[in-house]
Amino acid sequence: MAKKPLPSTAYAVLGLLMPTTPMSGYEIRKAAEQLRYFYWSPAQSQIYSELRRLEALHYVSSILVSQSGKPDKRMYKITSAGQAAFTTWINTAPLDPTVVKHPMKLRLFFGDYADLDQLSQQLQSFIDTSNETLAQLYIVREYREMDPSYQWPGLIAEWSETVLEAEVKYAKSLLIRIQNNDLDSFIEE
Amino acid sequence: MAKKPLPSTAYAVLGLLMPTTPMSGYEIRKAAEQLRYFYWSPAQSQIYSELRRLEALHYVSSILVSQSGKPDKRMYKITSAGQAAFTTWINTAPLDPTVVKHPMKLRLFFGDYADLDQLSQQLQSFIDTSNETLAQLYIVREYREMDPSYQWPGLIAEWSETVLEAEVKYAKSLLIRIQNNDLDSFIEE
DNA sequence: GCCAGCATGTAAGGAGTTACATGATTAT
DNA sequence: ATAATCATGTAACTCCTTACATGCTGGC
Repeated sequence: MAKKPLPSTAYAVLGLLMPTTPMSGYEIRKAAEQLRYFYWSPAQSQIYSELRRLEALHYVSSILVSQSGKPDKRMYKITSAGQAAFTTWINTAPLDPTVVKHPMKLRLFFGDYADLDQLSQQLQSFIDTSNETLAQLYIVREYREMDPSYQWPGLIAEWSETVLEAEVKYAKSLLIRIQNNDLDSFIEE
Repeated sequence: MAKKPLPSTAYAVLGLLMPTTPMSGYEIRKAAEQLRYFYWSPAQSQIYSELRRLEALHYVSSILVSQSGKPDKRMYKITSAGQAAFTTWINTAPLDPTVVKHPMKLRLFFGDYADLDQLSQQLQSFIDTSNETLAQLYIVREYREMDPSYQWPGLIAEWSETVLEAEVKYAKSLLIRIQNNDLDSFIEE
């Protein structure tokens, strides 16, 4: 019986520990936040439970560090079994399909039943938050230009930027079409 | 106490019933598959449980239809309370953030620990499946050119196409860069 | 003869979230 | 003062998936 594979989230956490520097759950949680641009960010409680599972599998080991005043801190470190497991995963695990949960598109899909003014407002706020995300991605990419260990993260930031820009561009043109009540203009092109 | 909002999935199912034509769980399930391009496709068992919840809320009603030989069939129909709830949702519910689970980007993020040949192969298969998805989207969009009730679905297909094309374009250029071992070329541009 | 499609439903469990609880330190 | 950051952990719950169970019809 082939043991069932761990969810990608477990490997994402394991991957963050690959540099072998011991990290606390709290630090890992913060590091995991940058995953949100392309792989959502797990909740704090899930980070802790993934760490416990990883430890049960001997992929990570932990030690308690006493701190004056503060509660004890548990520092996690990847084991050599963990490094091996991560390498096997990244090289050989089958690629799961990309999943997108795009609430704006879901609403537009049912646009027939919506108020066009409301839809316009929602599209506008979608564009605004996308632009904010873009601004954050620019920062990641600039980081990379200085720190060579940021090669790959910088690369995926660049990729996400390119795609998000296309997203915003389309959303803007759609917004104009909705406001002009001219939804089928693209047929005529 | 404000009753907590239903998950978007419930509204997605409700929305599919908005045309007031009664549908069986099976038909709804098939219809829900087209949501996968921008909102993943719920499992069959979840469709059925959402329908039961929607019925408990009186947003849909159902009748049993006997069929010779085959097991009974339950036909669902949206109620006026359901139509009102859907309209309120689409017009006023706050827009949840877009979530992307992109396994290819997750792997590239940890590219330092991967074999470049394996990564290339994975990128190639990512490009292949993306192209297959594109082909399916073209079909949806062509559908729309004939059926005016397909306006909005056609529009989001067009949007998804535009974005996926940008995705594939970037992936292809990245693949070439990886194969040439030339990852930081974009700095020099 | 077998598989795909039609058609529904349950059981078990995994994945993931929110909310709560605790408490020190540092910055505003 | 009070909010944010550091720091961990649990309980309760929802969402969602996989797997199983059943059985007919029509095509290859």
